[in-house]
Amino acid sequence: MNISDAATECGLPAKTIRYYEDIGLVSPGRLANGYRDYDENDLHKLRFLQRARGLGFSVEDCRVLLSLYEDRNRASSDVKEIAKTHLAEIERKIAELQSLRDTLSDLVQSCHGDDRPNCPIINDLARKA
Amino acid sequence: MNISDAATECGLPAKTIRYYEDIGLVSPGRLANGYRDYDENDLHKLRFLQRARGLGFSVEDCRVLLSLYEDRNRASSDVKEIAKTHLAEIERKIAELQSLRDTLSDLVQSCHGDDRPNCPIINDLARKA
DNA sequence: ATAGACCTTCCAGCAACTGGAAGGTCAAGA
DNA sequence: TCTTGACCTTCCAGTTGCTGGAAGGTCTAT
Repeated sequence: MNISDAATECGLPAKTIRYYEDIGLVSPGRLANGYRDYDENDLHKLRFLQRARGLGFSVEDCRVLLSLYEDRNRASSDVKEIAKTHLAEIERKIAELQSLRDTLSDLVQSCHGDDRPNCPIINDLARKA
Repeated sequence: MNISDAATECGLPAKTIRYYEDIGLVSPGRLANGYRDYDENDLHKLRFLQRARGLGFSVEDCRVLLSLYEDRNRASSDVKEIAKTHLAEIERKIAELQSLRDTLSDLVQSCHGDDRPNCPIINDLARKA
């Protein structure tokens, strides 16, 4: 299967699939004319990557997860550990964004938003730390 | 005031302050020896940037906000518009992360995390889309 | 034969810094 | 006076995860 069909199959752009090959994630065979040729195993891995990236795992996490995916002797605790770390990071980001949102929301509400210069948002940004 | 003192004052690394000068945000005077020399106005702007970046505004947003900060004839509606757009983006990100968190949290909880290979997380990642 | 749709590689750029190298400057102490 | 160490300067490269584009080869259909 050529790259554009593989792209359609796994839901990743062809560019991204080539990139994943560059960094050693999924290396398909090649036809005599030099075209990439994806088999079912390659497609499985690409779909795996698509899903894992969609869940926000870093590419390096994906590399490890992919190797665990292929390791029939894996310990599920290794997988869980990665997922837990990622989950904690997501929760940290959520908390950070919520805090930003609260502050910003207050500022936005306090600003008249008219054609006059007085602006609590600017005032806040300009305040001394 | 030299760059490391300015860095201490505004809470930004010296590297970042130089970067902000590179991209035309805050350009201090120079001493005879070529050293940067920050005055109060420069420090105000650096603090403004520190705070605005801390609230998650992009550097390009900061550029506009900084020009509004310096514009005594600004309309507060211009500021509010930028802040509202940013707020909406933050809310979008929060929702996205919360959705990821929910999915990941379910997966993590469903995984035994022992030394056996069976793993609902891997299974989910490997599932057909 | 030629058009159009594929495919290939390689290079550059995005955001917002950050690290490091190579070298100049300055203040304090022996 | 010399030297040490802590500053400062510029410039280049790397980070993350792609994405766009150029230049050129290949394939299929008309």
